[in-house]
Amino acid sequence: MEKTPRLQLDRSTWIQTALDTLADEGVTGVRVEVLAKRLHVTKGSFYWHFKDRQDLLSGVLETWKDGRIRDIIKQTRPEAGGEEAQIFRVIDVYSASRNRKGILIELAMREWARRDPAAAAIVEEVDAWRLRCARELFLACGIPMHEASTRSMLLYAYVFGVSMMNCEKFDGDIARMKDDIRDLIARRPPPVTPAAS
Amino acid sequence: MEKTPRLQLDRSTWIQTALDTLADEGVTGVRVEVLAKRLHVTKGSFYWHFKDRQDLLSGVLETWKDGRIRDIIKQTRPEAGGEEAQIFRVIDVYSASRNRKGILIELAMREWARRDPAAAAIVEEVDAWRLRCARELFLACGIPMHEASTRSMLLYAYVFGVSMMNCEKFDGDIARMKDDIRDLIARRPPPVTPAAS
DNA sequence: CACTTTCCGTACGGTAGCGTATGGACACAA
DNA sequence: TTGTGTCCATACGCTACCGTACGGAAAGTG
Repeated sequence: MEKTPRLQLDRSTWIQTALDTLADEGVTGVRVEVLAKRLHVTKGSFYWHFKDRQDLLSGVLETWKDGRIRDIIKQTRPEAGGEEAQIFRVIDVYSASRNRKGILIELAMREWARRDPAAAAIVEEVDAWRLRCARELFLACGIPMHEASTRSMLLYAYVFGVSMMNCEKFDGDIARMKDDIRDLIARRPPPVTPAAS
Repeated sequence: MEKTPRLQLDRSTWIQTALDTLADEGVTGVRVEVLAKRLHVTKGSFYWHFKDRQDLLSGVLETWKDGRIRDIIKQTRPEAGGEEAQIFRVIDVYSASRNRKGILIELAMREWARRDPAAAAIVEEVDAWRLRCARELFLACGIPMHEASTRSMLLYAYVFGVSMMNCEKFDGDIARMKDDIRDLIARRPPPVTPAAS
């Protein structure tokens, strides 16, 4: 568990440990003395680097926000012709097998946001970025504006929703179902959808 | 807040209060002394009706499970010709405006399930019922088996996912987008999607 | 009227967590 | 050597919980 018998701690180390704990236990599990034990130090260290617990939590929010926005921008950076593959990748990033910890943090953030306005504002901001960036991809695929918005929302609602279901234990070929859903969300409808609404 | 200056409490009253608190605060907020204060009694009452906190939580799980299974069965009871309307209704049950508390409990249950195997088992069971019942509706609409399974999963993943996003503050006509998504999930595809994968 | 059962209040010990106060170790500078 | 600043340990008071022990009121029962 202990990564390095570090001799000096800084804010970012505490914040990273807080994020790990957040994934496992939720916000209410992010306790000063618990993190201290995890880092093999005492509270004395914590209250040197942070004013109080809220100060840490604010840092966690900012760190998470910056990382997520950077990620979505990178993932949706224009790559002529590769838009559909990029959409697939955006979906894939939220597959439990690929990014378990990221998903757990995501869910914990939203649980947090339900009870804390500051967290809610951060999550909203991240969601807005993601929806905009995903919409750009759909637009680049030639999908009209309104449908691009709709598909972006369906995309994120789906990936968040499926991360809350223990699908792996249901009957049926889950993998194939997920592939079908992915295609349904990401692919241009083969028949038509002409210009008129 | 106090509904009735009740003179006698029973298990179901405690469980109901626990569910209310669960919606607002999550599992970790379901505390014996907090519920007691909410019911204007002391812990003495609680420990008369329940062995310990875990006993209450087990009761909450069972109560929730029974209610959800009864609901989904009622909502999907065969009504010849009304299948599509029933699917719409299943989606509508999870619209935040109609059933805010139910959604909050749903999210809290899944947060709980992530950290407690007993809760996870209950949620899985409820999900399995819902997926089966929804699939029956799709089948009754004439949709083939595999696609019916896929759409059921997309349906629930979507409603759970969208309940985690504060959509109301994004740009665009959210109501119309939701209607479009609903139609995309629930309606028989007008063209076909005939081509092999 | 006694006697019992049901239901709840009170009081207690124990743990976990927050935030503060204070001192000590260590590096570095003058 | 003697400060001076950085980073952490220790010890403390405080609150919120859990679960237990026990006592007491109120209602039913004979």
